[in-house]
Amino acid sequence: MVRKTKEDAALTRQRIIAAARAVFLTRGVSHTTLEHIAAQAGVTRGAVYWHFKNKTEIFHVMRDHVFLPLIDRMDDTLTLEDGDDALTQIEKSMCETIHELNENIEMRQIYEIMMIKCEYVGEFATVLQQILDNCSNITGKFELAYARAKDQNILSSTHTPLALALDTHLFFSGLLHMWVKDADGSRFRFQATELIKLHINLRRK
Amino acid sequence: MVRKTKEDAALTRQRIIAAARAVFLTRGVSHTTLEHIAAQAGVTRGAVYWHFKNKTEIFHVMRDHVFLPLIDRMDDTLTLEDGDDALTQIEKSMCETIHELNENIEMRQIYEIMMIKCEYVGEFATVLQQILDNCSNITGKFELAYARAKDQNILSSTHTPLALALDTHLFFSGLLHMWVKDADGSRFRFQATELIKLHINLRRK
DNA sequence: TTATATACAAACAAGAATGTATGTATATAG
DNA sequence: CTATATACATACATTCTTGTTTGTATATAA
Repeated sequence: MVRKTKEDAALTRQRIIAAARAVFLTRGVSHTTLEHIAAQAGVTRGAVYWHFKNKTEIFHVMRDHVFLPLIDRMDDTLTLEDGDDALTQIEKSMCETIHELNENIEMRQIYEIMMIKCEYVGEFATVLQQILDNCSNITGKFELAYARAKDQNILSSTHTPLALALDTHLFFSGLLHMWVKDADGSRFRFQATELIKLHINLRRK
Repeated sequence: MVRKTKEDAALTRQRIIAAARAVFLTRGVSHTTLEHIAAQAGVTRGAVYWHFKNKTEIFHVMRDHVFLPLIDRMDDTLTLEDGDDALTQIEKSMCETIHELNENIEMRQIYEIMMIKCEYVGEFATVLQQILDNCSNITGKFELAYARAKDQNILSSTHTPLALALDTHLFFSGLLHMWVKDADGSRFRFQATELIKLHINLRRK
């Protein structure tokens, strides 16, 4: 039996991506073979090569599928006009990401793959640039939010919004890295939200 | 000509390690072949296999050679009894690490390899545990320093030393990651020291 | 209904990479 | 001075991995 229907094919494609995620996680991207992925997906390499050019393409599709929406959501939380004050918005944007990592296995695994199961070399060097660009974007949003906080007169410190934004961004980067590395959850995961609130409280008047 | 003197052999060994570092940096650990390393060192795989069991061993030796001393030095700065107040000690310990990264090419490259050119899978999973342990250690030292700062009455916030220590550690982790990723230096490297001072000033009364 | 493009499986060819085994010239110990 | 261990280079066998090619049953378009 071959030549499935279009829906079947789309499903196969999805299963290959999911299989890749599982194998990347346990073996690392570099040591993952297309044969590994195919076997995990219950197909042969023929199917994999039909749907994707190579391993790199699978990686990028897998990443974009989950990552791009996340960035958008963080943006939204930071810029949306609801009742919260600016500091609360910053706090929420970070807490939401952590919450997402806790609830969404797919996202958690992709984060883990990207942080400690992938080597940013050759074709993957561009991904690094994307990460840096995204960081600049987030920092920019933080800065705007801190500027609003300053206007709202809820800041305890006299530092510039940019300075505060950079510090917050570095804190959050560190938190995400540690969150991922702390697989058993005993060090950071269980108190991630509290650490965020603490970080924000440090700046609240 | 074979069978060099003992000094020659030790030199060969060192050159293999240096070669591995260079190749790891450009190709990533996984995609690095012992042939690559040997060629870069100007020897054959025979020499490599004589000095080391395999690629993993080279990696560990390379890492320990530079990494363990760094950890000790950071410890020292944080616990040493000189004239500085506790907050200045924390600041200095971080600035010194950054300074070391700026000046010491070897260390900078190894940091880069460990952060974005290595997959923590299989045999390398233990390294991840070591990193976590080291983080706990650093956080502990920060906590003690913040406790001293509290005694010295130079803290602006009323948070616990542990909370402050965790926040600082996450900040520093994020900074190191960004420092490494920011290869052209336009985003973080040029202002790393200022970011550290800013972070500390946030807590100084 | 038939022709064709689709969605794979299976087979093939070629190159890497690893580990080991063997060879060998020479420091060095005795 | 000689025997041996050392410090490699070279050769070999084996296993992976990749990319491509070929085969084929069947949706689907016409």
